[in-house]
Amino acid sequence: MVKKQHDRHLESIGDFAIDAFQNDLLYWFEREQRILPWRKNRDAYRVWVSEIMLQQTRVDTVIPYYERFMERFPTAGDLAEAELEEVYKYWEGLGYYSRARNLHAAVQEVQEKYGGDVPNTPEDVHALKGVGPYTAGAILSIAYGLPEPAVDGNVMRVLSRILLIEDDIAKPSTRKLFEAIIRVIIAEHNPSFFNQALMELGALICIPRSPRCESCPVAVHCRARAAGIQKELPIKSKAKKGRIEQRAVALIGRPDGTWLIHRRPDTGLLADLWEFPHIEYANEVHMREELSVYLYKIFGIRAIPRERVMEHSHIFSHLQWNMQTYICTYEGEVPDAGVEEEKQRMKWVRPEEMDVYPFPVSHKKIADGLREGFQGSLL
DNA sequence: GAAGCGTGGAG
DNA sequence: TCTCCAAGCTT
Repeated sequence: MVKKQHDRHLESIGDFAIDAFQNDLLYWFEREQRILPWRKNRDAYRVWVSEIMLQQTRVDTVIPYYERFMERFPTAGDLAEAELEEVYKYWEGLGYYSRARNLHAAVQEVQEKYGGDVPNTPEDVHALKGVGPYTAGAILSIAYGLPEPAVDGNVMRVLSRILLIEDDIAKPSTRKLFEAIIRVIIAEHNPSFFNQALMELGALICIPRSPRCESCPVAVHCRARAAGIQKELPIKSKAKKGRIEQRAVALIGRPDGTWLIHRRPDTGLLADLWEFPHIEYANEVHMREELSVYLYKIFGIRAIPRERVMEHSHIFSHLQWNMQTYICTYEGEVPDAGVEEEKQRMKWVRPEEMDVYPFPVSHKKIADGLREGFQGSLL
């Protein structure tokens, strides 16, 4: 059934001027492409790193991260030899941290299995951790010049308009339709520029709201433009709203000036990153008591939340944390109790030494507050 | 197929 | 303030 729908679209390409479209698009890209750090050369490792960083992340955000990352890890070998902890540190603030873990593991696989050379077949590239259909196509086309589709959000938006396709681009199956289309219309003599040009067009001209059709090099080929419905495309169903959690954060300081931080589990949200101990609570009335119980059960520390020093909220893509941060006091020595596995994940650190540990943004702000004594803070 | 997974910018 | 999002992948 899906195959049938794909065929319907592919037939409608019949009267599409593929050659002229390719020429207009490539000519524009050659003139107008932005100068970006990952376009200095076609080194497959450099392309790879850029594509991972650019997943769901804006170009302007990525640039400084990419520069720092490539300076520290210039080759796949350099990255493979590094500690994961340091890789996370270079990823700090960029989000989707599993990208860093997967990239690190995948580079090590490239070292062992391919002698340090990024593989150049669809099967081998796609098999690398963190490399999905889009990234595989991007590496193969941009680094190796192979005619593979690299369908991202830009490409789906641009093609939805140019070919007037009304399939829901939020559905996974729709990406496959666009891959099939790309295989038909891709410029075989320059797949690298063709794929990049479609994305560049989506980023600069064929933008989500108010597309700049006056400046579009392929407006003459655009069916949505001809029908006057370019602003209605692409069709994209809405994501459901995320939940809100109330969270209480504990700052526990020892007389030697160190504070307790805790490493998150190695799966799930913010995996492997460091943070201050915190809990989700349901009732404000029992919040401090619940935090105390948690601190004793997990870390074996009899601590009591005293002064609230910070209140802030953090919004994830699918979740929101409303956070209240408390300075805690505790009785006597830190006892040798608590959960053994968790104790391996705790550390006592001075505020000025915390920047060696990768923190998520929400807790980085608390660490900053600690360093500055919460002066002029958010309370 | 749907849900989980971050963050900062733009309109 | 709020919604949508930006060169997606994994489970």
